[in-house]
Amino acid sequence: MINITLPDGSVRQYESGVSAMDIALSISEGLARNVISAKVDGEVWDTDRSIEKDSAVQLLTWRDDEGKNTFWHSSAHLMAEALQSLYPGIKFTIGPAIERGFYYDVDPGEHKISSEDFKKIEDKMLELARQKNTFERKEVSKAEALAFYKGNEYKEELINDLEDGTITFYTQGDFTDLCRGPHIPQTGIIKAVKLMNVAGAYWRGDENNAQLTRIYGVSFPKQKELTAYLHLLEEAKKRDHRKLGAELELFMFSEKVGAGLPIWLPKGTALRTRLEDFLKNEQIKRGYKPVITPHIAKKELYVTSGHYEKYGEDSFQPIMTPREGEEFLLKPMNCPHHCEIYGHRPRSYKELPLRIAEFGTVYRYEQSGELHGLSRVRGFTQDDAHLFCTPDQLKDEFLGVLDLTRHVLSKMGFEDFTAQISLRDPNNPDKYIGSKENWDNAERAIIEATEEVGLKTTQVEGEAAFYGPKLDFMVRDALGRSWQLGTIQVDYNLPERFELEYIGSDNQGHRPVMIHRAPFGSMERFISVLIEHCAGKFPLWLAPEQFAVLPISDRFNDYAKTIEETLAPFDIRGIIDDRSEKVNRKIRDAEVRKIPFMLIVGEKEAAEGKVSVRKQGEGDVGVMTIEEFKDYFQKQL
RNA sequence: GCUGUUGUAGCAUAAGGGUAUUGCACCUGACUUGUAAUCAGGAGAUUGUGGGUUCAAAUCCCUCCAACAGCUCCA
Repeated sequence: MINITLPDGSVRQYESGVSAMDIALSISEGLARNVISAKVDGEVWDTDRSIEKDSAVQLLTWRDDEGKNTFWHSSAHLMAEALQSLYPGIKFTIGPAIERGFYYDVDPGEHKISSEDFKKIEDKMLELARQKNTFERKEVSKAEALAFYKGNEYKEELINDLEDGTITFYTQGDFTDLCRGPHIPQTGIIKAVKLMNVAGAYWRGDENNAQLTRIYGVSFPKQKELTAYLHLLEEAKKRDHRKLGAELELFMFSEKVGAGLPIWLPKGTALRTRLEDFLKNEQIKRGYKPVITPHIAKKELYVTSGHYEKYGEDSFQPIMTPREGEEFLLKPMNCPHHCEIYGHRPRSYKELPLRIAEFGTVYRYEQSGELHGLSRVRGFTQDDAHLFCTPDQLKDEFLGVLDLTRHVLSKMGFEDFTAQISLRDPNNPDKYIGSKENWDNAERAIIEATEEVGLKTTQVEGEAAFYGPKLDFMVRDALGRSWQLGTIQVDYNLPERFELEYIGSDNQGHRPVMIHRAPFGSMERFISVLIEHCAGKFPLWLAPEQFAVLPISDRFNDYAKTIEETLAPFDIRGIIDDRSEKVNRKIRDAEVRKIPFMLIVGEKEAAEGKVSVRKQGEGDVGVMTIEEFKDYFQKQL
């Protein structure tokens, strides 16, 4: 008998050789139906694999990420099986599960696979799934494996990189694949499949290699889940900030101005300015000092900072002065300028922490294929600040930034956030600048600070920059998608390079620690997420146009004007739709433009000094005086 | 940057060798309107750019630019 420890800590005894499926069956039939794979001592296994010794076992279902992973990986095999029967001679390479579904890279030979073939492939997959084939695991020798894949240079290459004795094949139905596993109990649990798109991909991601056809798909254990997923995609498409940005006239791009250089239109500027002012005020309350620095700087600045050496070639190239031939660079970041501000006179420890803030516009040469709406651009404005402090102050500064970021994001309607903490790679200590003590201190400060404020975090070793550990905020939007926004980074490098110092109470010079931080990340990226999060229906305080006065006929245009003038001093902004149109029409247009309040005015309202209020998306909320509307409005801010 | 797809009026679309369709938006006129699109008329396009093939190119070929989907990259 062996002891099996379950996740709840309970220990059960089973015969040696028991499988995860046996364990599931011993618990409940429902669980057995839903189990996909199992984690055995930290490793994900097939459900029919024999467990020979005392182990910790976690049964994985569709609810677990690892369960989904197994499910999708098996789906990739199922797709391959379908492809094999539809396209004889097709060569398979790799077919992993991804965040949302799976793909398989194939060399289709003389066949051509396009999205028009999806239906056919999906049908075949479902047909094969209904056969409820099991996945048979088989250990093979390297020689056998190579013999099996004779003529498939991709698999041969993969096999040659593997160690003899560790190679396994999996077979379901007529399809056998080189695979580490694990797999689902049988294909029948795949109830719904949808191929998403085809794309070219190079063998091993190298453009010098052969181009393969990559087919992306998703699959689900229930048809209903597929339907829900497709709805989500549709909703995401509707909310696409590129589409809404154009429709709501927030921003534009111009081929003449250049790719990746967003142009903010009046309404987008109104929105963005509100956001910036809000954050600026919060920062001033928290002791930040706003500064303004130029958009270009001499190349030497970036030679000092080290950025030129690291990124110079991949940046916009220098701008030259006509006479002297001096070289200037468009600034790719604000920190070197802020280091100059810190260093322009001697600093006392009494001045620290010094928090220098700037909405600094920076320019980076992003690869053309990487540009995407507002989320990936070549010119953008960071809500940047650099905090210079003593090592002892690091944790308090972190707490302050965490508090600010959470405050700011929740004001925007983002309530669900987590953070990723990037730490050193313990196996590679030489990669990093700064003393071990400083790193230990900084990493501890980040971890403790996040624990103190109760922020959910994941820690990833080896993801830290060479100059310091960092924390990245992830927010979950209304559609459940995660976005990386703000960031906090500790930097030991720049203070060193700029030889920054402060005089301590011991009258000695000391090196300050620098923290880069940006709660939004960049205005562009943040606003792209915000647009999609709220589907263009911005929180009232941010809406570029908060109300539209809709006169019933042009006899009431003058009255409409007095409404606008009455509200303006209270910082309630809006427009008057004085076109010679029917109210129905004006309402529709205001609804489509997502204007939060419609104030309909006609004979009665004009006579009584009132407005008939309609709320966007909700409808009529009643008649009130202008004064009452003002209060009603302000209550909703 | 690489691979593929696409580029027709402000937006969305039709025409796949014979100088361009329709709807919305826009302008003009009529209507003076009560909670999601009033009616009629008008104007707007050297079909992304430059070149080539052809008697003739939105349409076929090439260059460049841009967008989209992947890949690669990201201070």
